[in-house]
Amino acid sequence: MVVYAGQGDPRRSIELLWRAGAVPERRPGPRPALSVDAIVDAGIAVADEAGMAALSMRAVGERLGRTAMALYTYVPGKNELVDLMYDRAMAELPTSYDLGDGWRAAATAWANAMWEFYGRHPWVLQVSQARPVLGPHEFAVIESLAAVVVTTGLPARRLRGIVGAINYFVRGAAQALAEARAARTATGEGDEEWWYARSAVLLEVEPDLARRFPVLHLLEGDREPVDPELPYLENDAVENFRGGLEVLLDGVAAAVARR
Amino acid sequence: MVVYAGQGDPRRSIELLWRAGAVPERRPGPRPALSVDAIVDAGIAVADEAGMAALSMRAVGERLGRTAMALYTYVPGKNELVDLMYDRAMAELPTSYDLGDGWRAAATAWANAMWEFYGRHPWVLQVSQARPVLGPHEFAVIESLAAVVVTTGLPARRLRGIVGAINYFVRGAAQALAEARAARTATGEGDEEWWYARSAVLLEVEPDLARRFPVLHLLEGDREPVDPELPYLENDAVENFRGGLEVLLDGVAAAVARR
DNA sequence: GAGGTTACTTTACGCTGTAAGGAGTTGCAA
DNA sequence: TTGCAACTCCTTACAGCGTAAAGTAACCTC
Repeated sequence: MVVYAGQGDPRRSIELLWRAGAVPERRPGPRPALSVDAIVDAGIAVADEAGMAALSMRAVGERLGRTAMALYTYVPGKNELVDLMYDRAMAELPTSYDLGDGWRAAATAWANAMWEFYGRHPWVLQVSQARPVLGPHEFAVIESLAAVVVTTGLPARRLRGIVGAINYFVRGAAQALAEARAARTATGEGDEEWWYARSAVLLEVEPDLARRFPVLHLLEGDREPVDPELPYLENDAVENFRGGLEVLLDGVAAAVARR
Repeated sequence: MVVYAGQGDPRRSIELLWRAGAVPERRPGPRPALSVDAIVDAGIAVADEAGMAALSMRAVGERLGRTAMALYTYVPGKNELVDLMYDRAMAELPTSYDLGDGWRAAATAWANAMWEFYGRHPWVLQVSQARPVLGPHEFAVIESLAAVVVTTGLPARRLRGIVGAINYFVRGAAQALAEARAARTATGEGDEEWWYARSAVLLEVEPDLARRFPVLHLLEGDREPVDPELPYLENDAVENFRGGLEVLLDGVAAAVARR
């Protein structure tokens, strides 16, 4: 299940996203016991602990000792809540990176920070990216990357492509890691058993796998664990992340050298 | 909403994925009027026409003149149906690319084919990628890319990163396009009005936007429409796709040159 | 023809997001 | 001080979801 965000009334959504923590002026009626912030925090807590599939208005309400409907006083609906959770989670990311060792080191630091962030909040990867970037922290995250790559001196057109490529790549690679971890915890089996079970069935159903997909078979070879502590699939994900990032940044370096 | 696939009984799922179109042996009981293939086709039709959110077992059943429960005779559940739809849709992609003009041209052709594919079936982008690759056509798609980049002669470790990076990037860029199109059709407004409405609210709520995010503001400049026929946001997505792909392939070229 | 197997239907359950309306609390104006 | 409007939060309700369970009718094999 992917949660499609950014659908509601845009004015209301944007105001909520950018006015977070604004002073609530005293108004008639009972004193509000909750707040948008508290609800967003509870939502993040639910998603962190039980995953995006477990995030329901009832679950969030229950965590706050309220009913689901109580949330609607603060938040227009679930889509908007997810938007707010998404943006708020990104608040924990750095807003700038040290450029002392050059753009490449800084870009790598950005990618690593994102990688670890997605590892802490894998539910973020289930918020559909097919939507506009709108929250302040989301802006800040992209700005922090843009501020790094702009020091290459490349023209704006190139830079937009580069920012997009790095962003998409890190997100995609992080999804592979999330899957590897989900496989481990969901099935209860150890990581390797799970993998072998899958591939065993695959080989049973299609014994000619290696012949049908020779290049993929070839690429399976030559593996060395990046970190022997990590289970097999996760090691894979880390290796692909690091390797892919190197290639990507090589491309940026090539563009810089050509300038 | 993102549909999380690949959760059910792995044996059953894999058999369905790889045994598609197998001869159904005659057995007691009424002659089956449906088939897995027919159900998957109906599912794809529903998703193509009305989007992933409209894909329900009842909707698919109705399209076939059956109830929702009739589908469960053929398919274990909705997750598995989505898996099958995902893999079947990919059957329409080429399984190999002409290497006559070198790996770079072929890799670009692969990316373009994927780009157009995602444009035809945007619901595919809502199938969570955080899951194992398992279907034959999904395999074939990755194999076709791997077969291209393997001709660079780079070692397997590098190649895995490259295949991942290209794949993630194209998918991410395609999501931006899907969002741009969804914005246009969902709101009913023309594309530009929609965009201006959003950014107007944004500027109203945060007038200092340009000062808070100076680099992003800077990057907004220097735009030339790739195709003046296309609406603003979609032009943007195309430009970022092409530009990002160039950078990525530059990185591959750099690795090749260094070899 | 009997019996077992299968395709498909109906019904039902628990879950979801959220609309509608009501109860009770509070600030402000008369 | 009283009334009213605004407000928070609750209960109830509804339509939709995936799918479990049980029933009916069609068909093959013996």
